[in-house]
This record gives sequence, C-alpha cells and structure tokens, in this order.
Amino acid sequence: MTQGKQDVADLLRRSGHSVTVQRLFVFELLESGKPLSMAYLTARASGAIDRASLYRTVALFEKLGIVRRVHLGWKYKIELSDRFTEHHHHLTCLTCHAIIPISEQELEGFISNLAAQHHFMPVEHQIEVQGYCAGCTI
Amino acid sequence: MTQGKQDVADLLRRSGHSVTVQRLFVFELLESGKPLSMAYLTARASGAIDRASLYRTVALFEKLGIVRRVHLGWKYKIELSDRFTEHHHHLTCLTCHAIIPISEQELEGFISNLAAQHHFMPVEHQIEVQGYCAGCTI
DNA sequence: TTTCTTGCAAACGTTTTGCAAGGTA
DNA sequence: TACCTTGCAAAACGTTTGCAAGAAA
Repeated sequence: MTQGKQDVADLLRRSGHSVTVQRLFVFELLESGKPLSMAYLTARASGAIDRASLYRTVALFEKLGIVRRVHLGWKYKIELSDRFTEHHHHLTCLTCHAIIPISEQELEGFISNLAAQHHFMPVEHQIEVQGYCAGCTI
Repeated sequence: MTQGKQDVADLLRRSGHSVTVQRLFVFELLESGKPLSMAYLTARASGAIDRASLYRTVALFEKLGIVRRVHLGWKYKIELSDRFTEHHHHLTCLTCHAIIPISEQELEGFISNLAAQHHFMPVEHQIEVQGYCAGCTI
C-alpha cells in the first residue's frame, strides 16, 4: 500500500467513514497526479465500480478535501488536492491539450494583496491559463 | 439601441450571421454586466426564446467572443467578454455568494512571467478566488 | 450486530439534435 | 429568392436518488 493510500485510509477512518476497496480504487486512479475527467474515471472504473458509487466517492473525497475540481474550458477534471500533491495550477495548451502544472508561491502574495484591497478573506483560489505550449508554437 | 447592441449587430453581420430579435434579446439580458446562469437565462428567455435557440445563441456568442463562461464552484455562469465590459476577474463570497469583480493589470505581468518560464504563449487566463467578503467576516 | 456502503435501476436536469416552418439578407 | 435561424419535440448526456443486498466496524 502506498503512502498516499495509507493517508486516505486514515483520513476516512478518522472522519468516521469506512475504508472500502472501491474508495481505495478511485484514489489509486488519481494517484497518477494528472487531472482526470469523470468520463475517464467512469471508463476505468467500469466493471470494478458502479457509476453511482464513483460519483458518491468523488463527492465524498471532495468534501474531505482529498480531491478538487479543475475547470478546463467547458469541462472539469478531478485531481488530488494539495494535501496529496503540492499546491499548483495549470497551463493548458489549446492545440495539443497538454496540461502543464505550475507551482507558484509568488501568486499567494499577489492574491493576499488583492484580497486585502477588497477587504476580502481568501480561502481558495484557482488560476488557469490557456495558450500554446512550446511544442505547438513552432 | 444601446452602443453594445450596435456593436453586437455589427459583429454578427461582419461575421456572416443574421441579426435577429432573439440574439439581441440574449445580449440585452447579459448587459447587466453580472455573470448569469443558464437556468436564469432560460427562465428569463422563456416565452420569448426557445431553450434550444438560447443555447445556440450562447454558443455562437462564445465562438464570436461576445461572452465567456465563468466557473464558480460546480456551476458556470455566462458574462459579457472583455470586449463589452472591462477585463476582470472575481472574488466570490462563500457565505453570501456575492461576486466582486476585480480589474487587475498587475496580474497580466505576473502571467507573462510565469508563461515565459514554461515557454508557453498565453492566450486567455482566469483567476477566481473564493473566501469571505467584508460583510461576512464580522 | 449495527451501521455504512454498494449496485442496480430509474429519475432528473441540462444540453444537443433533426426537421419543417418562418425570418433575414 | 436563397439561405440562415427558429421552435418544437425528442434524444442524448451527465449526474443523482431510493432501495434492498452486501460489506465494514
């Protein structure tokens, strides 16, 4: 069992939820680190987990802060939250649809300033940039 | 006819599309400047425009760069693009769901730097911050 | 044993489609 | 007139729900 899986199991137990093969399986799928679409998860889970259970698991994981939704254009994808990967954001290529994760501490400062100006207390933030990656600008 | 409506009519004509009452009506609804949900638009358009035409109009407006989608949590809303309002982003209050638009030129510089580091050519960007507004932090 | 979770099947809301009728250029 | 756009109705899609059977604590 990976470290991440251990952590999820503990988190589930501590929050009063059962540790099931289905839940661990969904977590396993997400351990690649890349944001995955529900369609992809549904396909990969098919046979192993029912669609309804998949949605329930993702919802639970979101409530427990295990995963978060990333909005990319019209759709969204699911990825592990900062707790299981480092805090980061994305650059998305409009041509090849590559997703480049970026980790930025500067941004935090920027957001704090911005929020202070508006007497706003920031809790979460997302930044997404669409454009063309190195390989596609040739 | 407002200036914005004139512009939309011109834009439609120049791009080889017809100017119809339905299209102008959808634009009118959006002229408030606030991001509106499809559910709201559907309700407001009901009687005047068919659901299917509403969706087709919003899709066309998006293709022509008249509107853009703003993701807020699980849902999205439609708002006029930078061309018809100033370029801005949002602070969303988790308690009262107020949406505070912010206009930031500093952010542009930040994004340029970030993109350059990754040999990425930025085209569009979104930044969304969730937290608590002044009225709700008391 | 008690409680939580699952799979199934059906329901639900949102978005999309085909087509004939009507409006726009 | 010729073409584009609309309304209608039906279909497709993604997501959620109720419930009985099964698994976890």
